[in-house]
Amino acid sequence: MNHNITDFDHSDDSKLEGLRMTRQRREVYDVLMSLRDHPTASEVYERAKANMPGISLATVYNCLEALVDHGAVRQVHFERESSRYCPNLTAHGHFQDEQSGTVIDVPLKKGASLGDFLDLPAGVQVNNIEINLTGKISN
Amino acid sequence: MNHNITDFDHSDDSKLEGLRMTRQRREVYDVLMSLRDHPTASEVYERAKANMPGISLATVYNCLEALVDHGAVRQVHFERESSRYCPNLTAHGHFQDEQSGTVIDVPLKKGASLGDFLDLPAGVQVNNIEINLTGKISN
DNA sequence: TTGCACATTAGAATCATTCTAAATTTAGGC
DNA sequence: GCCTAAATTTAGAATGATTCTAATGTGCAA
Ligand SMILES: [Mn+2]
Ligand SMILES: [Mn+2]
Ligand SMILES: [Zn+2]
Ligand SMILES: [Zn+2]
Repeated sequence: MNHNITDFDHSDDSKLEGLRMTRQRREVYDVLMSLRDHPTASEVYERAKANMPGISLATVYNCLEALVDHGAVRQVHFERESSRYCPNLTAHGHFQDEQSGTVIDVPLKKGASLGDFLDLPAGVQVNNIEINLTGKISN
Repeated sequence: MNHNITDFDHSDDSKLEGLRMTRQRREVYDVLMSLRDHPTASEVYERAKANMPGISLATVYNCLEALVDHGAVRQVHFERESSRYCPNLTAHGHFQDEQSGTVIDVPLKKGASLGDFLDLPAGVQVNNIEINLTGKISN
């Protein structure tokens, strides 16, 4: 089959089931899936306009919110910078390079779970996790 | 000696050495140390005014920035809410209750370190970490 | 004590995001 | 296919946390 990471099936829409599909939501989701570099809403807007010139920034915000609330996409927050959007639903954190602002995924080690490194108080139900690192890249 | 957590020495200023001390910075730092509930800048402002009526919100922002840049205090960010401020310099994450907005410290398990649960790419130098959880508290 | 680099202040500016209200579109039932 | 109700899209205004500006005040090293 010769699979590799670039073979990712962009048309696997299982995560969109139950979400009313509109041309705009499809376009916003496709933008996120095709270049997975954690764009801001404005960057998504710029990319979406290439295929759909009439789309508005307000709609991009609305679509992103719908996708996030549906669980198809995750928001990433560094300090109080613009929110960024990530379609990777596996357990992972993020690293932002201080020079360039670039954000990359940092996978959770296989088998690692929250309780292994955090002393969670009894009786808490965790619904969302953000693990965000910032720093420099050597080279 | 009969020590417990409430005996914390609020006058240990070792973390402030090298920072030019002003009445306002002292007051802002004291506000954070005396009630460690992760207040926002506006909440710090309200509390600081009790002891120092003339202090301005701009100054509170300036003092908080100076303390953060000096490493005496940490910023905590949930989504795009107002930044919150934490004087606990031990390794820990934060949990925010979705109902009340309350933020509590979540200690890192003793001996746990980043590399134990994250697959960090080679050559990254991590300067800052935020581990932020949101959810509900049972009872 | 003095000088001056740095800090404080009020108010304006910024800007990512949310809100508003009117026009349009979706999806289901016929 | 057509109709309807509910949801979505849109342009533009509003919001609000934070940063900036420029005038005034102060910590502190010499
Ligand atoms: Mn939401
Ligand atoms: Mn800073
Ligand atoms: Zn990601
Ligand atoms: Zn804390």
